[in-house]
Amino acid sequence: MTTIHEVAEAAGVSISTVSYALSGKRPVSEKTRRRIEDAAAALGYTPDAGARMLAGRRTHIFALTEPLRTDTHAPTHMAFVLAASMAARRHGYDILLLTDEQASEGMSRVTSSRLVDAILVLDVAPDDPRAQIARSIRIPTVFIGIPDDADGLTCVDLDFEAAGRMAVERLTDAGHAAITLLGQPEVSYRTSNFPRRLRRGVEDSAKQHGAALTTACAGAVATDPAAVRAAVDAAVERGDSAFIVHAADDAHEVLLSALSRHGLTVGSDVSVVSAATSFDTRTLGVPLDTIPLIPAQSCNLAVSIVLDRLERGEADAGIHLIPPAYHQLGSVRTPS
Amino acid sequence: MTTIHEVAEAAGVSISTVSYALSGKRPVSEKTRRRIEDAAAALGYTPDAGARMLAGRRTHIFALTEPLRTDTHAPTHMAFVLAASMAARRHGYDILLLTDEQASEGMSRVTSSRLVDAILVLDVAPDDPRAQIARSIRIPTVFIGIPDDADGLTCVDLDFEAAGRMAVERLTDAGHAAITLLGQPEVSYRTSNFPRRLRRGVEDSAKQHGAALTTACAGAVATDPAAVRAAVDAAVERGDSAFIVHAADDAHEVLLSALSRHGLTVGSDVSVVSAATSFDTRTLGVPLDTIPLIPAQSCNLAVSIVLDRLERGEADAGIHLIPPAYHQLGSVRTPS
DNA sequence: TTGAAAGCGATACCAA
DNA sequence: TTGGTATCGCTTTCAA
Repeated sequence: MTTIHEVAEAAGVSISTVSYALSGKRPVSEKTRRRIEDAAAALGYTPDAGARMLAGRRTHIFALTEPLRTDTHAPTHMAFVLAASMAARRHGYDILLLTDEQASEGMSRVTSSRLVDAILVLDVAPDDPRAQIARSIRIPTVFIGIPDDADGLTCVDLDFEAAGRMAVERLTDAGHAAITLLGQPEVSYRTSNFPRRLRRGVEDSAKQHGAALTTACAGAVATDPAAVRAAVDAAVERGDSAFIVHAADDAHEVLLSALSRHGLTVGSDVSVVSAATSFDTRTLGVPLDTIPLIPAQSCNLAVSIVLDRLERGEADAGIHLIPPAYHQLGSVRTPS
Repeated sequence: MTTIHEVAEAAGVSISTVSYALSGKRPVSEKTRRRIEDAAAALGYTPDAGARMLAGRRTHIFALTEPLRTDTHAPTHMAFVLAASMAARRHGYDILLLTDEQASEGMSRVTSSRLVDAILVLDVAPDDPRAQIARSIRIPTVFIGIPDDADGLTCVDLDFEAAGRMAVERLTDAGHAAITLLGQPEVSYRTSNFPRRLRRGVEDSAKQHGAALTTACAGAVATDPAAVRAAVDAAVERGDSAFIVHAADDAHEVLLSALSRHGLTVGSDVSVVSAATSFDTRTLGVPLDTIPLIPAQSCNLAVSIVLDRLERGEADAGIHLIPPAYHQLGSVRTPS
């Protein structure tokens, strides 16, 4: 263990100069800084985390709370964890995991023990108990997702409603008048918030554009191929010419194979838009137009809000919606 | 922020007595301990994490490294993260995440900054670069999984080879002489270690028991329904009467539907064993006999090894294999 | 059974 | 531009 004293001695300066040189919080002459940096590198100096936490005002750790419910879509969740971790590391922060029960109890614990500088909240439920805790805590807390009661909270999320509207508009603009929304498994509309927001956007826009809309779920508790096929059969029966998919990747597969079984070609006979997609639709048999859900976007924004708050004291409770983007890959055409 | 001084004052004792009373590291008279505990509770005292890290020898944090490769099976991985987190919390430890690049660089960083007391390694690859780093580090490190070169490392894992043998034995004991192993996607046999170990056990035991064995993969890079169906078709063609499945849950679904399409009933016409399964096969149409992979088992063992090392200084490099268990659910019968 | 006090290794204030 | 040093809140000897 190399300490700051050893670096100071090796560089022939005081420990305070070493601290300032390495943190950059005070101007240090070019040549002494070089000497200090060289000494630190030579000795393999890494500041002691505990000492930094105690002396400074920063622990350089963010908590990340994730309830890990059984109905959580694991791949998407993993992508968010990774994105959050990378966003944090980019600014010198580590991620402390708070899972499960600890998600709530842990938020209080890491706050009062001053273990973390801020909290990021993942996998937000409509009636999320963490909302209440966040309000009672004095360290910056950012929700990646939006609970029903977001009063006084700072939230970041894709604008799912706008994404829903955007999907409908692209389809109606192309001339489609009868659309099926192939949505999440039913349970998600109770345990999560974003599926409802997307559906609301779709419904509003369909009404506004005078399009006939039918909504169907990809299953009761998880993607159920039979449910997807049934939805497709019914849609074909009705003569719907367009689909908006807001579901896991396997639902997309099933949809595409069901359509081809009906002899329908995506991009000519029927149009398909995948909304709030967190995987690459080019891995599917047919590339689908996409309104992507980009974990890195939400996580970067969340981290930068936290840093603003931490470093510039800017308190900005409120909801930050990320405008959706549209990726055109040829799956939407004017119906013949 | 309540400090230990305030608790001491409220209880009318010195801070050292408070420290000892709460940590239990020194006997404290019953009545003073009560007074101290009451005072601490009344004031909502939580020790400062930074101060504890600096003064003590423990940070009460474990690092958990997870590369989060794109071919990682997300649900299983999530289960391991959750299990590790719970095992750690049970002993008062938090989990610090090291993802991706940081998985390697981070191991050194958190060690030299004394941020964590030990490291748990998840998602171990055959040629895992973290093996080398673990050897150069002086804090306890436990691999949950086994790299090719495990020299000098401490590893914990299900005994996949024994699981493979066990699956074969159950089937040959029931009188099956022609078995198909429906394995992981091909890529997993390169990026992971455990699929090979299971396959080896299956092959050895099949040879030993004189059973004809055919191995097939569930897809090239991920579960591919077509690949699974093709494997089933070929197996039926050959007249195989038994299947060992070591694959994701969706591969099981496809297998079952393919079998029923052939008019075969599991548990009478054909036998199926699911090996190293990390989900509940009772959620399938047909409950399958299972040799379960239980994340909590591996993680609890890993944590207890770490604690032994930390608290009793017991250094026990070596591989700890967890013996497999067999759950009988009626999917294996003597062929008619 | 309890207390006093010496660190732990940084940060950041006050001087020079 | 630099240095000295109080301070952070706890753990843990050493004494009593």
